[in-house]
Amino acid sequence: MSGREGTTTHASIVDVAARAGVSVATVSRALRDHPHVANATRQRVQDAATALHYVADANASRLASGRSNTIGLVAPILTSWYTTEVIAGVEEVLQEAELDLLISTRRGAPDNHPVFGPNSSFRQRVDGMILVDVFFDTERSRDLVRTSTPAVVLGERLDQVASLSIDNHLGAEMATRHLLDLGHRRIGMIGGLALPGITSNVPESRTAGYESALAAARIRRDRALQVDGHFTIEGGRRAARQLLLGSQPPTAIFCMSDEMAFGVLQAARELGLSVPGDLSVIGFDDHTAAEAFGLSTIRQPVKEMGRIAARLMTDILGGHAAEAHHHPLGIALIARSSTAQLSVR
Amino acid sequence: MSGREGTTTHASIVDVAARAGVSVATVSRALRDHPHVANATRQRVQDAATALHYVADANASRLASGRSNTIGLVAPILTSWYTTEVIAGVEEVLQEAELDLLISTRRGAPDNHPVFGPNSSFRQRVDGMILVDVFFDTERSRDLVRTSTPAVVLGERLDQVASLSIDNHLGAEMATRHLLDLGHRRIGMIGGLALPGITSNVPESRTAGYESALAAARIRRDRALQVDGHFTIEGGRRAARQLLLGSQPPTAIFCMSDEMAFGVLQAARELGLSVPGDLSVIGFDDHTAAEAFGLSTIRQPVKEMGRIAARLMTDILGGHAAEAHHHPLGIALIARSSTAQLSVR
DNA sequence: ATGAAAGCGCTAACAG
DNA sequence: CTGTTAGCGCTTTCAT
Repeated sequence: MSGREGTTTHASIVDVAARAGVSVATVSRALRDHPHVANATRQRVQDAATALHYVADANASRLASGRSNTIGLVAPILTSWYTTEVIAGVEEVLQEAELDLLISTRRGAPDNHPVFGPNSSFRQRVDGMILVDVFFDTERSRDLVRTSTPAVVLGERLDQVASLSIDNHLGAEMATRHLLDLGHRRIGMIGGLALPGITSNVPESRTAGYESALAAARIRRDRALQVDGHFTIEGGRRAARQLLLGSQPPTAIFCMSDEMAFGVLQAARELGLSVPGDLSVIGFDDHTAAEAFGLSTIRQPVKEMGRIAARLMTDILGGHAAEAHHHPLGIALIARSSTAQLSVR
Repeated sequence: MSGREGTTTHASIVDVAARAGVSVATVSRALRDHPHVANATRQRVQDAATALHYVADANASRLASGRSNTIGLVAPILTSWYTTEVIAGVEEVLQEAELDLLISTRRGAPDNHPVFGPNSSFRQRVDGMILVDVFFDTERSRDLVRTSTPAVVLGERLDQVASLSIDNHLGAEMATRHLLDLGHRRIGMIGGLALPGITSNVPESRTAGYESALAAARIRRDRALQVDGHFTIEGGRRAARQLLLGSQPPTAIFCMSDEMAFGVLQAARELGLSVPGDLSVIGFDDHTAAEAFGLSTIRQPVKEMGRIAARLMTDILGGHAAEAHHHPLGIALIARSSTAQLSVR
């Protein structure tokens, strides 16, 4: 047998109707606070529902009404601090709006992406979707607009769709300039271009920002100084070792995420280098633990970004502002103890 | 207007049936690999479905079949490293099993918990649920068994339900004993008993383990040495300050999570104390960043726990082993550079 | 092997 | 203000 015995049959709308002595239509209306229901009736229905522990079946409602009261979120990685924080922000406002959250990670190739395709099982289950760091070329973003499912895009600037993002180019530039201002000339960069199956414009923009700061300081780009850290601590550690054990090691490193910077800190310790004495390190995010470890970084309001994205979503769903605008968010350089003036030896 | 125009009508099962020249019943069967469908027919149906980008509507299927192919996960906090890691493990196997994941955080009081109540909107949407660190008294766990929805409990030992957990008592004992072995006698503990609205037996078991190690060493318990750190970095920092600025500061601190230990490390730095010179610190989890910062800790296989929980779930759903067993998991003491012999001054 | 038809539990016109 | 009546899109007997 199937391991699922003891099925308790749940009360359905007919049971409530019977108990309250009204029709199912009235039950449906009363429970969803429709106007045109007598207070006495509403009360009677609610009592009956409570007594029966009745809760409308979400699937049936969805089928009948076309609304699922759940919004979907798609992100490339679920375990990064960044994604987690975004989700927390989203959850916060969705909870208040009584909406459920269905989370999906991007599986496989961009082509069978849950978001695309005129019909995807993911899409048909949600009233709207929040796309975190999912890359869009213009063609795809057009698809997105054509789609019937409202979307808000986080982490990318799109003008035909509601979107919000920070200026990644600027952030990387600020970080790099900070290092330059401290006298560093040989500055490494640890990025994350090769996450398998994932494309995002974040690494590209940040690389461009880093390079543009160097160019402004008339420093020639050195490809050997740019290493992939896969956006993980361990990846950052490995990348740092590669950089620091090279023939001309950098005196400072810019990391595209604080997690990678943590790995750099570890590598430095392992190699007996002091930070910031021998090596300056700056990250990106302002991870919850960054302060604890004195990591200089570019702060972005990650949780707040989640909140805003969710609010944009509820607004769209509520028929307010179908604003397909881009919402820019501010960032700030937070200088802590991991970066310091280049020591002349 | 409502912000949702351009609704593209999706192909439905009738469209596919029409295009393939068969009945909807046949389409349904063919697409779900039922036996008793001629190969030629199946092929024709599949081609039609592909051409139309057809995907069965999940809500309609659920309504008709009673199965949703999604499993729910409930956890008190979504943003802790621990929860994130569990989710990653769960996702990994669910993805392979083609099951969706619906995540819910525990809202409000235990009474209107998504998991309980004979009927909850959460429960009716999932085929099974994985409960992470949700506290159960015997009465509630009986409710859980009575329920028609299969459940697996992670983080607690329950014998009537499939469950898996580490031995929290032992872990805390190991950590404390490690500190005792290093000569420490005044050992602080930073726990997390007061998370609002959340109960879990984890803090209790770990407190008991800590106390039992002290008792074995004939050290009297000192309530002033036990402070709440809310399982966050900042909470750990505050708790540490309270402990270290007190009249008789400890020489070592056991934290119930690595994140709180990170906060302790920060506090120590701020107060000019060296670790492990002036203060030994040990955490719990083996957080991804623990190694990077040389934090001694009790390692538990968090992601693996997620995987196992999910596998247990798929097994139950598949009718294999409705094993209401408890699955114990191993832990290990990882001594790094944050703990050292008590220095006699 | 395939089709016809009866729902799954609810919502949404449309009457009254 | 409330009841009647169609479906929503799919699965599943029961026939054939």
